[in-house]
Amino acid sequence: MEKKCLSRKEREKLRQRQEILAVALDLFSEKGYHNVSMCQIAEKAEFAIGTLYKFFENKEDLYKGIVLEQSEIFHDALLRAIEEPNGEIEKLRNYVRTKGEMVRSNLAFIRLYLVESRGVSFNIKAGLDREMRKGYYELLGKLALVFESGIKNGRFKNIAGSFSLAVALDSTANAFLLLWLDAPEHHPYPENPDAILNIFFEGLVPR
Amino acid sequence: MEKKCLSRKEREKLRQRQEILAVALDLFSEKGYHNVSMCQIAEKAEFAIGTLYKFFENKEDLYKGIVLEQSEIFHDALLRAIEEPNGEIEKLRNYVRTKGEMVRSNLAFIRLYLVESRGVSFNIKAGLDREMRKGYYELLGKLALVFESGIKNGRFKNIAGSFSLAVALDSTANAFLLLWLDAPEHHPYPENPDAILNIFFEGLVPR
Amino acid sequence: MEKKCLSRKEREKLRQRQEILAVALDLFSEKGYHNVSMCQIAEKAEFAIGTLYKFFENKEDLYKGIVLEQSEIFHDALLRAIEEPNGEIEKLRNYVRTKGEMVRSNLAFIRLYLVESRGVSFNIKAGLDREMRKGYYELLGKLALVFESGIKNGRFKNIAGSFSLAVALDSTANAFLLLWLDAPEHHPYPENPDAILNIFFEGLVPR
Amino acid sequence: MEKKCLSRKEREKLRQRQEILAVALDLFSEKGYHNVSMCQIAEKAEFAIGTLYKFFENKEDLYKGIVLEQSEIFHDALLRAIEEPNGEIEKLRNYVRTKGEMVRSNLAFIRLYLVESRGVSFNIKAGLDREMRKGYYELLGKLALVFESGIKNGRFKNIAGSFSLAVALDSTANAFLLLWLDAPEHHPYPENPDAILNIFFEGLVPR
DNA sequence: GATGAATGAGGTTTCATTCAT
DNA sequence: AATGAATGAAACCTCATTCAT
Repeated sequence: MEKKCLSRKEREKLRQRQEILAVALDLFSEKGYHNVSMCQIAEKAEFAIGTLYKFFENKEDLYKGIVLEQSEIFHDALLRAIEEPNGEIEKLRNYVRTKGEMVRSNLAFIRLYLVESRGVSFNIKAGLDREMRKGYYELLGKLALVFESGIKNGRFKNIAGSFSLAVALDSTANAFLLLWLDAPEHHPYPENPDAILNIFFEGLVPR
Repeated sequence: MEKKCLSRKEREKLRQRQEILAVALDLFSEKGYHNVSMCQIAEKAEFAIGTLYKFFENKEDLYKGIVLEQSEIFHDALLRAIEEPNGEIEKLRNYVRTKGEMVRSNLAFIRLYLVESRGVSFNIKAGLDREMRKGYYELLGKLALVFESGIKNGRFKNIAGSFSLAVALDSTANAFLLLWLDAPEHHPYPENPDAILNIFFEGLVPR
Repeated sequence: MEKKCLSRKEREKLRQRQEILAVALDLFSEKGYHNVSMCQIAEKAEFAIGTLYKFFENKEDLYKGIVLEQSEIFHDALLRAIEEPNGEIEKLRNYVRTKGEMVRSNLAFIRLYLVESRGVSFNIKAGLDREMRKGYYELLGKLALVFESGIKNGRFKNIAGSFSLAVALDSTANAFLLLWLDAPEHHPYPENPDAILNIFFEGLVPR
Repeated sequence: MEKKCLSRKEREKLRQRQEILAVALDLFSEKGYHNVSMCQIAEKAEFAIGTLYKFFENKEDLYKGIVLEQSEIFHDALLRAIEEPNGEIEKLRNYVRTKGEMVRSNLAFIRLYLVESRGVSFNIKAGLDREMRKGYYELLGKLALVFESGIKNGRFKNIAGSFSLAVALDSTANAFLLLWLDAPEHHPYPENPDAILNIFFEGLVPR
């Protein structure tokens, strides 16, 4: 009779789990893994400390819970962004636009993502990195396919390997997002994705 | 009377400071800020723990010491890279090449740099970020000037703001470096900077 | 109207109480008081944790429940062992034999018994010790009576106080049981009680 | 120039270690391993909690430190007791007497010893038991040799295996000590070891 | 000046017990 | 009556920092 056929209790538990994850995401994102204590999370989530340990085996487990859940959401949104539209250019446009939207609507997570999606986290004893980056490479792969198909059907020139193009586009979008994160009023993330895409579409060097 | 006119004692102290910084860089880079204790640093540097506190007020100060010193070196090298050659294209080429060299010759630091140069560090209670990023923005500014002058003198097309171009180039170079760091044999950083530059020089969309 | 006249509910409750005690005995004996949690007991007994607290005020109470119940069984068996047969020697023989049987058939409890029957338990905040040891001293007293009667009717020589003789016999039997517990194949508990009794019956020093 | 050629510092450290061990022995003996916190030990020893961890890796290590050190003292004293005198009977007499003295002069430890020398400790994750019991079995072995030599030269009758005799004597002495521990005024440990030895020397059964 | 022993606040985690359902 | 989710006190242990030598 319910949407997901979960008992009231199960739904309640899930809600609590989400509540903890949300609070922890906020705190981790603001202060970093090592500067947030389980006590602080418990307090802010208005649970007893012991209750946290009913949901997550330990602090690391809680952290992984956040990062994996959120990055899945993040990656999925981007994957859909390049699947839905027809036309390679429109796919890329959608990718850049969606990335901006995701970041803007999920500021807290994006900071963790940037730490974890690169090889620069020492917070967690490995394993997380691998799992998370696997998803990231998959995404890059899919993005590369867009370039590849664009090259094949003549819409794009073959100026570099498709994977390199994917890396260049993604990292450039990230860089603009970082600028925006740093000083939103000074470096607005372009509403119009073309501002970024044009850098790649038009050649710098005149011919 | 200035640069080299330090008493023997002063020179000795400076040498010791460098020794500590070097050891700490190694450890921080390998394990991360929170997983390295002052004791470990003291031990590996063969100083007494108290001695560390003669050179640095506290652990955070030591960390900042490393990051600021190293990022200055890093930025200076890149600044020189775009000052020395004549011709905008050669400057960009030199920038990308130098960045690759710096990373390859200073792997330990680069991991810290990547953490700190972005808004994603929680290791340190702010302040460091600002100081470090100031240098980074200066560098981006100088790089933008190269694009600007290139546009002015007709070598480049005005496809985007010069600062945006600087951001795009730098972040793309970084992204390739990250790939290389992650799996050197699978993603070699291009020996030839043109592999990266071409992405920007040649337009993706044929005309 | 007394012994067996319990309502179905009362009988059911008693059965549940026994079930809990049995499970707890197993766990305590295997891991020790402090390494067993109430949760583990509840889980293994297939009761809710709250139900345990319906039967026993707290963990300590549950532990006492086990020890008192089991040691009563233990003592009763030994008391019967020296009451049933005729003849002092046969009583002693039966005592040693029964002790061995009890231990072998109730390994789980014996470990707890050894802890608690001596002054060496810190598991429980006193009180248990007293109650348990009262039964032990009663047993020793009864055993002493066997020696006393044997001495009176000339079957035994008066080589030591009857209580001392009881202590010596009992502790020696215990010691052999401990050896057997430690390494059953290396130190088998003598099938024939005379192996132990002879030590006392025959004098070491020839005359 | 000093007795043991230890620097002042080393002597000081050793003294502190002993101080901690002594305090911990007292507490463990009174309340048991699990009912004593490192904080309590630190407080009673008048050290900071951190200092304890300079001397002992963890709580278990501290506990083992006590038990192993003390049981060595204990076993050594008993070994000397059966080595020094001439004549098997005198050796046994000395063994029983020394055991009484050791217990009386070291009440705190004896409670731990009784727990640990038997298979009944769950306090510590094994290993301790083994190491400690090894010493105990060695002692029993030496005691057995006394019986053996006594049997060989005709001083003792061959009424049981020498190891069994050792076990019987030792456990009987222990039992009397336990009685005394329990109620010193009611069960005085015999000043004269013969009170115990006679039980074995003279046969119970007249001939 | 250099040392490193001592400190103790603060971290993570467990678990006996309660009480609303 | 039975349940088991929630509690939070208290355990162990680490490590940045100080200060007497």
